[in-house]
Amino acid sequence: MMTVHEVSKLAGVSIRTLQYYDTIGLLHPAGYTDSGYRLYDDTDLKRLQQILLFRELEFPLKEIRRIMENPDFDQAKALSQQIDLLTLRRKHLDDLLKLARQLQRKGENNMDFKAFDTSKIDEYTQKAKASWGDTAEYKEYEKKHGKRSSSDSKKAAEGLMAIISGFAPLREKHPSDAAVQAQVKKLQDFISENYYSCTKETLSGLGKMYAAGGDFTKNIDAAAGDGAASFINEAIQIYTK
Amino acid sequence: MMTVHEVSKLAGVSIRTLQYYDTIGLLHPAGYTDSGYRLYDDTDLKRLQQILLFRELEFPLKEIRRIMENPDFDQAKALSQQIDLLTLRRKHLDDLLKLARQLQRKGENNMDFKAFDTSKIDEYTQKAKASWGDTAEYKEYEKKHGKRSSSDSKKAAEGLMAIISGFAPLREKHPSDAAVQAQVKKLQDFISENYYSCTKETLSGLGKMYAAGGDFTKNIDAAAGDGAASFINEAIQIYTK
DNA sequence: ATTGACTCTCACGTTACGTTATAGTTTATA
DNA sequence: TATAAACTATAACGTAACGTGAGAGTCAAT
Repeated sequence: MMTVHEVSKLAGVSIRTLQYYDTIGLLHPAGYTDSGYRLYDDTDLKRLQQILLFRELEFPLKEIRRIMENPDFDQAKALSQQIDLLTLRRKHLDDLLKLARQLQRKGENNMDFKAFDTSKIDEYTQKAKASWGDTAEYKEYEKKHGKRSSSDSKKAAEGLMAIISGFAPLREKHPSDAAVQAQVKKLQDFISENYYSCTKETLSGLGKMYAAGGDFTKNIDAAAGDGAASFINEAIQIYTK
Repeated sequence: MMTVHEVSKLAGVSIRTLQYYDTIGLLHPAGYTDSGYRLYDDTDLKRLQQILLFRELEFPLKEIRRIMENPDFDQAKALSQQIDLLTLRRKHLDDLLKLARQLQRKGENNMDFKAFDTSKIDEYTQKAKASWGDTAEYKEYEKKHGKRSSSDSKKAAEGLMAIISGFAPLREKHPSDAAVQAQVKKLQDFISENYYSCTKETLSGLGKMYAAGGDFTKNIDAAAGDGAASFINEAIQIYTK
C-alpha cells in the first residue's frame, strides 16, 4: 500500500491530481487509513497507467471514466486503439516537423495549413470513443458530420477490406512485384474516392499505421492472413518512394 | 484581404478563436471594414501559422504573445527551437508506443511510468521560453528546480561541448571506428553523470535530435564543423544498436 | 513534547475557447 | 426593391483539469 506521495513520485503526477481523480470517481484508492489518508495498491497503479495513456491522447476524464467503468471494458482492445492513435499522432508530428523545416529553409511564405489539420486523428478518436458503448453520442456525431449513414460507411469499409484481401494471393511475390504495386494503387484510388485525397505521403503514413500493431494490424491480418499488414506496408513504402 | 470565415476555413481554426486572438491582442487583423468586420492579409496568415506552431507545442497564448511581441523576435530562432521541441515530442510518443506494445504483449504488469515522464521536454521548453527575454521568470524557475546555479549548468554545458568538439578530429574516420565509438561512450557517461541516466535508448533519441536541424544541430556544427551533428548521430546510432 | 514532514478538505483562480443570445450587415433572389 | 439567407459583431456565461493557498489534523523522529 502506497501513500499519495509515493504514487505521485512514481507515476509523475501531482498529489492534487490524485485527489481530484478520487473525488470525480476516476481512480479511487484501494482504501483509506482511519484518519482518511489515501492508500493505493498495485491494481490502482495499473489503472492509473491506463488512465494516463488515455490522457496522453487527450481523452476527457469523463470519457475515460465512462470507458473504464464499462463492465465489458476490454484492456486489449483499448491498447490496440491507443496504439493506432499514438501512431496517428506521430504522423501528425512528422507533418509539423516537415512544415517547420520548410519554413526554415525557404524563410519565405509557405501558406500551408494542412500540417495543422487533425481531422484524421479526430475521426479515429470519435470512432474509438463510439466503440465503447455510447450509441447516443455516436449517432449525434454522425448527424453532425454529414449524411454518410453508417450503412454507407460500412459499404466503404467492406470495399476497403476487399482490396486488402486482394493482397492475400499476392503474398508469395515480392512487395515490389508489379501485381502487388498495382494492388497498392487500387488501394490508394479507393481511399481517395471514398475517404479523402490520398497522396503518396498520406498513404505512406497509413501503411505504417497498418503495421503498427493496433486494431488495423489485427483486422488486416484476420482478413488477409498473418503478416499481411506488414507485407502491405512494405509494398506501400516501395510504392510511395 | 480575407474575412474571418475564409481564414477560418483555410487555417482550420474556429471563428471564435480568431475573435478571441484579436481581443487578447495575439493576432489583430490588418484592418476592419466600416461596419467592423475583420479583414486579414497575408502577413496575418504567416503570423497565425507561427502562433499555431507554438500552440501545438502547448505554449500558453500569453507566452506566445510575449515572445512575438518582442521587438527582437527572431523567426529563424523560433523555428529552430520548435524543431527541437517537436523532435523531443516525437521521442516521447515513441516511448509511449513502446510501452503500449509491451503492455499488449505481456498483458501482465509492467509497472513503469518512465514513458509518461515529460521532464526533458519541460526543461527544454523552459529554456526556450527563458531565451525570449523574461529573466525574472527564468530565475524563478531556477530557484524552484533545485540549486544547480546557472554557472553550474554552464560548466556542464561547456563540458558537453568539449566532448562534442572531440569529434572534430575524428571526422575523417568511419562512424563505426573504435575511436569514434569511444567518444560516443564518453558522451553517454558525461550525460549520465551531469544530467540524467542516459541509457542507449535515451542516447539514440538524443542523437536524432542533434541531427534534426534545430538549435542543437546549429550549435554542434558551429563547435565541431559543418555536418558534425549528422556525423555524431550516425555514430550514436551504430553505438546504440 | 515538540518539530517537521505529510495529509485532509474547502474554495477560489486560471486557460482557451464553446455556446447561446441578440443585433447589425451583405448578398442573392423574387 | 423587398426580403430572406448567410455572415459578422459584441456580450456574457459555461467548461475542464487541475494549481494554489488557507486552515487544520496526523505521523515519525528527536
